[in-house]
Order: sequence, then C-alpha cells, then structure tokens
Amino acid sequence: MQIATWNVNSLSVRLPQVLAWLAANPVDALGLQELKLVDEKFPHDAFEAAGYHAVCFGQKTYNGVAIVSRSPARDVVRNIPGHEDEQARVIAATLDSASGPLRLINCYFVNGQEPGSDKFAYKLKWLAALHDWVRQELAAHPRLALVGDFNVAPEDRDSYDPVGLKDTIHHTQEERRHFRDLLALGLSDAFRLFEQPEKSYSWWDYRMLGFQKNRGLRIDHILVSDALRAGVTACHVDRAPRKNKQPSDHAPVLASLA
DNA sequence: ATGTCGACGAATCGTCGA
Repeated sequence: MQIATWNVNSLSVRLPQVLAWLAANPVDALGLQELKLVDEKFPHDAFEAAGYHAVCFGQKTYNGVAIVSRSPARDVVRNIPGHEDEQARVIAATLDSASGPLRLINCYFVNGQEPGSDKFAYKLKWLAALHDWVRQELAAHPRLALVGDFNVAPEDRDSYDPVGLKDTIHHTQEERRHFRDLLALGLSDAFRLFEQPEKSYSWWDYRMLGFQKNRGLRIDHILVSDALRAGVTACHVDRAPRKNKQPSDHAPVLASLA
C-alpha cells in the first residue's frame, strides 16, 4: 500500500490540487495538515466522489489535520490523549489493509517560531507529550506509521543552509533530539531507507524564490515502525505540486509499504 | 528587517502565523 503526507496550507484553497494529485497518485492513505478550516467546512463529498473516506480534526483559521483513506478509518483519536491543547494538530486512525491493520498517526507538529520564545517552549512540551503517547501507541499497534509536517530538519543534510541556519528554528539541538527520541522508540525515517538525491527537501519558503533556488528544508516525514520497515519499498518527495500555479509551500512525501 | 502566502476582522488594509 502507499501512504503519503502533505501540508496543504489551507484545504479550501488547495482542494482542487489535492483531488488532482490523488487522481494522479492514488495512494491508500493521505495525511493532510494545515487545513485551516472548521470540521463543518471539510469537503467530505469531494473526497467521497473521488473514492476516499476522510476523518478530520479542524479548527478556525489555523492548524487542522485529516486522514483521507481508501478504507474507512476506525479507532480515531484526536490530539494527544491527556495533553490539553486548544490547537488541532493530531489525528490517528487504524486502516485495514491486505497486510493487516495499519495505525496511522498524522500530525502537524508545532512550528515554534524561535528558540527561547513561548511558542518554542510549547513546541518542546508538545514533542515530549507526543513521544510518551507514541510509545503507548506502538505497544498497542506494531504496524504503525507516524507522518506529517514535523517542523524539524533532522540532520544538516536536510537543510539548504545548515551553517547559516545553525541553532535556528527547525535546526536546534533540542528539536533534533526529540526527533531522534521518536526514532529510538522503534521508528525509521522511511526516506533515509533509500538512496536519495542530494538536497532533497519538502518545504520551500514562498519568499525570495525559495523553490526556484531550492532553498528548502526536509521537514515532512514518514516514520515507520520496525514491523513495517522491512516492507517499505520506496519513499520520495513529489516536487511536482510545488510547481502548480497556487502551490502549498510544502510538497507531498510518499512511501510504499507491504 | 526583509521577502510571500493565507485567514480574519472590519477593510478595501493591517495583523498574525508560517
């Protein structure tokens, strides 16, 4: 099966692109982030017409996540249990496939703005809460994928300017430690299971011709559990949608699983 | 500080967040 993640930066604006992308890339499951709409405005009909089920967790103006899938989602969880949060950032669900159930956790990680800021402190707390909960989820669901916009460039090679951006947001030691802590739970970065082109990124700033100059970061990830890892046959960033007329600043990332 | 998007409230732009 194929799974994917895409920060669409407003589903209202990007819906036609998402539908076109699904038609060209008929993945079994797609995690969306930054819906920027309330649940009442989620376009269930459009996805249904395209042959997909969808569960969503939105809010006004900011954040918002959804799982779009061929098979219906069950055991849906919204946000991190026990972690009070006004921001809609997490949706998890179990999807049935021929190889067995897949637990999919789709997250819009906190951006954090700037190290030392209140938002950065919120980011670190959120990351710690996520870590504790993902450990439990892994114990309950061996076949698990954690996908989304992590807002962390895990290593220097995941940034267009690791020297100039050293210790800035997405690049700090604390964020990278949290990323490695997630891996240490028994997860693998699907992208790094394969040879990849140098300077592979998933996000480019809208400003200053970021995409044209490939000044990007790899901050959108698909992490797979040990039980899934051996069955992963491919993972790549699809840069094509970033070339659309009104693109999201993020490109989708896809992985093929057994 | 700046650049560019998108949402929002109360404008036909300013502010916030990314």
